[in-house]
Amino acid sequence: MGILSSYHSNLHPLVRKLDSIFKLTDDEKTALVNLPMQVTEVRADQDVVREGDRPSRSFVVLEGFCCTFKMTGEGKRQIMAFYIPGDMPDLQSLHLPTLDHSVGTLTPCKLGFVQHEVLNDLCDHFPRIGRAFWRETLVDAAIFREWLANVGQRDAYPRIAHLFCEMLLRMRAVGLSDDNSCEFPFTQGEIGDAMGLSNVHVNRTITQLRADSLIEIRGSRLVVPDWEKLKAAGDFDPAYLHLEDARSAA
Amino acid sequence: MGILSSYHSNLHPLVRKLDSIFKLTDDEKTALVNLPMQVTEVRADQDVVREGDRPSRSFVVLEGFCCTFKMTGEGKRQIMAFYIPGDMPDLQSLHLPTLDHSVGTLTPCKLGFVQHEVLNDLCDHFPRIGRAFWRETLVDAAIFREWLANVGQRDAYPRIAHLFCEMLLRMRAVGLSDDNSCEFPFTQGEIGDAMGLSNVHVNRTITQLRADSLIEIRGSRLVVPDWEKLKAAGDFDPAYLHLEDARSAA
DNA sequence: CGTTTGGTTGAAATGTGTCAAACTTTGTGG
DNA sequence: CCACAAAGTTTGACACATTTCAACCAAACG
Repeated sequence: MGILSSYHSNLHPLVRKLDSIFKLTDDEKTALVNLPMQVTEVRADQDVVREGDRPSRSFVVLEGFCCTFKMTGEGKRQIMAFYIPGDMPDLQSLHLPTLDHSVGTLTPCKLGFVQHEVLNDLCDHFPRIGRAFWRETLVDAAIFREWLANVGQRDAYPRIAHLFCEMLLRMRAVGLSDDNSCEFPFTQGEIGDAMGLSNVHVNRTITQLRADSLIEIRGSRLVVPDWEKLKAAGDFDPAYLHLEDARSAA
Repeated sequence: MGILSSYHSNLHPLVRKLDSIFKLTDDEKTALVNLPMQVTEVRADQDVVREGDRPSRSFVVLEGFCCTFKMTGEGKRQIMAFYIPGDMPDLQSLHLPTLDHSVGTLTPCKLGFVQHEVLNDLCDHFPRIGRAFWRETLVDAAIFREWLANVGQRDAYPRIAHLFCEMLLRMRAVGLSDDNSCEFPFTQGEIGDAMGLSNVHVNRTITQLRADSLIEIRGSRLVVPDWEKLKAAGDFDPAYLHLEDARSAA
């Protein structure tokens, strides 16, 4: 442990996130903690940025849950990803100026906005942080691939089980889970928009998952009483999250 | 035009690709053309790398068509992306050591393998090339997002129309299309595995698209007699390919 | 407490999958 | 260059996972 106490890395989701990938030096931590960041509170169900925007900054989710989505010409919504504290949903806009999707809040959120030029300077001065940012976008892409396989090939039951598996592991990876439970504040309609299913069928399927004792929903909390059973039901292999790779990479 | 003639950039798909994003300097072109690359011919339907591999090099598609795919526990195949000359299907392995998907050839291919350390040196010495590589992986991710929306929300008819639109534009972007036609060597089974549909239903849908004069298939060539009609049928907005962004970025 | 939002359930409609067979094209070796 | 095999395409009949529509219920909330 360096001169910066664990207090800081607990406080700052970005430090916590990157530190979980490789051991940050004190210089790197200082740079991250002192990053000029405009912190904003946003209500639930608000658009943060929209398809077609050309933002001059990206943001970190400090608290709460966001999603990226697109609307089709038919007016249907596809949620492409759920984002949790420590994630940067539009980091890509650093190199792809025009956004090809919208980002919205699903719960009340605290967001930290950072100017692109500040991020670019950070990448130049701290190449390992630059590579870590690149890596973040690569893990995002890996998750998109897995969702594509999930939506394209799996029936509703394993598809939704798979989502529960992913969310629990990702929450755990940033220290936001109990051993077998985590916050899960999404509505069944939102799950449906993410998984390519109607809210009605999501309901029937979750009812079945509950009846089979694979999950419990307590308020907005997901409880997984038997991880191995849920994992099997969801045909889930966590490799695509690259959590194991994390420490060996850098 | 610099000291290197257009002959070289036509010869080398990687130069052609990056040069289409931003004007390469002569130094950058020289570095790319002289990249130590092991060129290999591979037959159709061969695995190039497999899920779980930890490759020490990435490869460029020089000729032919590849795809990335995953197999589910049920033995179903999801094709996540089609790759055309100039693409680097496993560039991500530079920073995500363990592959979370396989890459296979769909036609006979000529592939150029480059050691990761060589690529890292290239990125260090030519930061613009480094950013261009990052950008490539971001466009890949953007395509995954669009496919997710396509598979998750659109019926078979617009879904397949959308795929035809994408392939024609991507082929055109690297100079591999006639004005309204391009090579399209995929079988209906492969299209089905990519779009989350059975080969039978792909067949019925393509039959319909042909009957509606939206496309023609001549051997392994796709012909699009009326681009606007196909685009409308596929609910297609090319923004996610970031072709317009290309020249303004860099 | 009434209002809103989200969850639950049933019945009917439908897009897509499965199975099976025939047909067509492509590639190949004699 | 033909003949055959292999691979891919096409078509029909039937099954079924999921959607849609509609109503009702439960919980959250100001």
